[in-house]
Amino acid sequence: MTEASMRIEDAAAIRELPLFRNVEQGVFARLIDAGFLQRFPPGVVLIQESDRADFLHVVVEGTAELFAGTGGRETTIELVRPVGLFILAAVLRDQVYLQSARTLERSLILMLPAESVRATLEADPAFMRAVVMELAGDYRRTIRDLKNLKLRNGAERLANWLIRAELEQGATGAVEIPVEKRTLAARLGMTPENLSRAFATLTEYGVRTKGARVEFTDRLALLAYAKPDPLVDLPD
Amino acid sequence: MTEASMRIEDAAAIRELPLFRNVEQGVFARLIDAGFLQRFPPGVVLIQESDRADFLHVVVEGTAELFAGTGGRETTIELVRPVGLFILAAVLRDQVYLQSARTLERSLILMLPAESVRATLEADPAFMRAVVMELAGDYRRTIRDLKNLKLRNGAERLANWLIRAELEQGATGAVEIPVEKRTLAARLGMTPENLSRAFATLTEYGVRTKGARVEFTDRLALLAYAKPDPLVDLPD
DNA sequence: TCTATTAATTGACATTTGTTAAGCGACCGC
DNA sequence: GCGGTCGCTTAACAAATGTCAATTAATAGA
Repeated sequence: MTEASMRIEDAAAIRELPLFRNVEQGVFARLIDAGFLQRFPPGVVLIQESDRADFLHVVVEGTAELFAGTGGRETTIELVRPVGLFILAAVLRDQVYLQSARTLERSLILMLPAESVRATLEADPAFMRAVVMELAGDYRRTIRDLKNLKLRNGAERLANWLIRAELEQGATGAVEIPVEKRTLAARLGMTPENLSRAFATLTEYGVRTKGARVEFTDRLALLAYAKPDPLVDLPD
Repeated sequence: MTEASMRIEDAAAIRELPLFRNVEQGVFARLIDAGFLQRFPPGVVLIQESDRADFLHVVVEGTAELFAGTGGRETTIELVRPVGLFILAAVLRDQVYLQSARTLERSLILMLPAESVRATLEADPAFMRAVVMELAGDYRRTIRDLKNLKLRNGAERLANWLIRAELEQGATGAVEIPVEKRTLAARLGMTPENLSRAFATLTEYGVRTKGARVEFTDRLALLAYAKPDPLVDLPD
């Protein structure tokens, strides 16, 4: 590894990713060694759609936003936080990225050369198996997202996002929105103005907002409105 | 193989799928031999979302519609025609389907038991490699679809669908819509009424419809309106 | 602390999309 | 050939979403 040394905890966290957990130690060391660990300030574009995929990126600290545009419009596809990676599919197929990525805050990113990743695929069947599972999971998450988008209106998408976030944050009856609201709006497929309106709609179901903090005063009412569906909202 | 014997051409077509092309002959024969080849009338539900994935399905003849619903609404995710398969990701992860599938016409379907597919994965590295590429491609197609949906309105999606279909059908200046219009509407993320309106909008750009047949009288105008983007509209 | 900047909200309005209902036309079975 | 069914289209209306502008709130710097 060049550019910077990794903290022990970071190295361990990467090693424990499903993608790398069962990779043979020597193979893993070689892959990591080919990589760069780099710190970026907020707002830096890490990859650009239409560029040939050159690195598999691992978010070690911070947040990366995957976004894409066409015809002058732009939207957010996904938010990647530690420890997560992007974009495996483009790297493996040696094709162009379909999404761009930027840092939303000061972030530490591990960059693994595409060629090394593909070499690792051939070097270790355990890695290939893990890649299969990872890609299948990526596909399924995207299908869920597509269903969410095609089958629900904005307020319903927000309600289900809140329910999921509250669970992930410890089921305390409150949610801290971890990004700017306009980013959340784009992630949910709407404009910032529309997100505000969606929050207003959810007031009726016990949703109270104070800045980035959202509280539930009537979970049952919110659940009844959101109608969460395990085939759309739950992780695998 | 049980249930029915396969025509030579069908067997060859399956063998030539990217997924199977490089699989060792014996391994391939064993996999196919574990499968069932079955003919279904139109409108038969082949798989149901939330069911455990039991088979990898290969469309040998006919058309399968992948669809999904939640909260009483329903939409079409994808149309699968010969020779194509569904749904590899669920089979490999041994999880529930996120999509249902039905035949749209009389169809010939090869059903490969999930367990056999997973066994083949372990038996032949060439198959595992092909699976990686297939899944990465599936993911990328879905991301394209998501971008299409989030970044364009209905008429734009229709225009780009028409341009793509015309190319695939031989660039004759005309397109034959291969499914019912309501199915196309659901595939494009709109209602049938909205699809009619979208066709009306495209009249201005030289699009003429007679039933399922669509003609372009002003390709440049249509292209200028649709603004096709290789990162959304082209296959990999 | 104050100020400048940016994000978020709100309201008015336009556009897009969905809904309901009616009518038209093609196809199928009798 | 006839009647019925079903898919498609059209119209009127309603709801959802986007756009633009103005205001308020939050944030970062000086």
